[in-house]
Amino acid sequence: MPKAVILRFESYLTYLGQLKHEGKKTATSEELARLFGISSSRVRQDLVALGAVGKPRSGYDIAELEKAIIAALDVDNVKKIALVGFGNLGRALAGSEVWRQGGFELRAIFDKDPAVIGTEVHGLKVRNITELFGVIKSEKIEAACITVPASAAQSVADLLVTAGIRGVWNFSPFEIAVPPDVIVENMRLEQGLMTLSFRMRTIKK
Amino acid sequence: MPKAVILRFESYLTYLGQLKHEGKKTATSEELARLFGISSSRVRQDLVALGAVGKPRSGYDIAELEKAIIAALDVDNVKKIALVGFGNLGRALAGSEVWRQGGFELRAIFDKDPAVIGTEVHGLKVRNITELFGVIKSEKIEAACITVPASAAQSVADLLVTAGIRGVWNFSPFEIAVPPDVIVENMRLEQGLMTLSFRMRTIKK
DNA sequence: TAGATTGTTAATCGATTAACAATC
DNA sequence: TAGATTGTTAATCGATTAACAATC
Repeated sequence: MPKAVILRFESYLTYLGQLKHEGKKTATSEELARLFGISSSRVRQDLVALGAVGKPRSGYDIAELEKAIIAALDVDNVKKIALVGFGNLGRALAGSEVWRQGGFELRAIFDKDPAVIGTEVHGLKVRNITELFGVIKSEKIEAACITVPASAAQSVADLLVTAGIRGVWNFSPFEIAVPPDVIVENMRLEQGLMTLSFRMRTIKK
Repeated sequence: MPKAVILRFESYLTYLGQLKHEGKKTATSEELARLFGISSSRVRQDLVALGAVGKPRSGYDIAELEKAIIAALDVDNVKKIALVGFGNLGRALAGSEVWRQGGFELRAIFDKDPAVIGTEVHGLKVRNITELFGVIKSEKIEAACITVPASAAQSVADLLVTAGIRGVWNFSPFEIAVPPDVIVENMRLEQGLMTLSFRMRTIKK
């Protein structure tokens, strides 16, 4: 499945949630297409790839569509994740709903700063990073979120890989190197702002 | 300029920063290509579009390349931005370096919660959202970052548009509607996690 | 000089749109 | 029934790779 299609699935999901909230039960390919600036045939092709079936005249059942997308992205299969780095960003993420929305359950938090070790969030105690290897192993944690400074990102990644992690959600502005069977998904906040910067310039002209 | 090219420029920038940090002065198209999993000819075409000139045998000058990318993205033209929503995420962003890295300067913070209004961060006082319109106008702020709950996102966006904002960096999981001349750049944290979820499933199989 | 790497054009590949018969 | 919308195939478009002469 191409990356672009996956991103569209995720966008459909956001918008379908809004339509459902407004009380709608069905949506047509044309409605979805208009919002995302693509053709309705592209939307229908995406939905066919998903195994979704629509009805001429009424369109697609919103609840069914949501379920199909969630299943395709494996979001309904809750995976265990650890958070490494309890700075401002780590703290904000720890207390958020994002884990569940993305198909994960936050099971451990690590930091090296004695000042924050022991802090409790949502029933989880921040642990010393020296415990990382053991906890990942014993709790069978499969993924990790990195919110440490760029200078520490690679060493944290190395440690996580040694502990057997299969997926990394990386917030540090550093291109970490991992073995080919480990997946890295970069979340580059500054890149989002740069894109806004570029797009604001082009519209001005 | 296609969106995909812009995203690659941003990725090149991250990696070039690392190479510079390692003491390297030049980079070849082959080096950049390997890291991002694309062909070296694609990299060279990107760099030509940027106006960069390389030298056979040695490659491209890293410092020059960085400068060219920063100029192309308009990051060197610092724009004023406001932050709306001083919850966990807003607080984390407010204190971060991300604004400068992305070509913006944080000039105002708003929230509606009396408990946080008046809090000071980096010399900026959190203001009551009722002051938003006036401050945006008088300070000539061009962009805004939305970190309020999904339920409040649209009304905040409407207010910002009325005040004359041209660009929105939206962290709320809501597809906000704006006039065609206003740019919305969505930063969907949960979408990054969903992509990780999907990619972890495919590698397992 | 020799050879690695650029800049550029042509070939390939994949993704998107257009079109339309089928159907609820 | 009539007509809007689906599912699907063919046509188009754009992006990526391959190839190679030019050159430092």
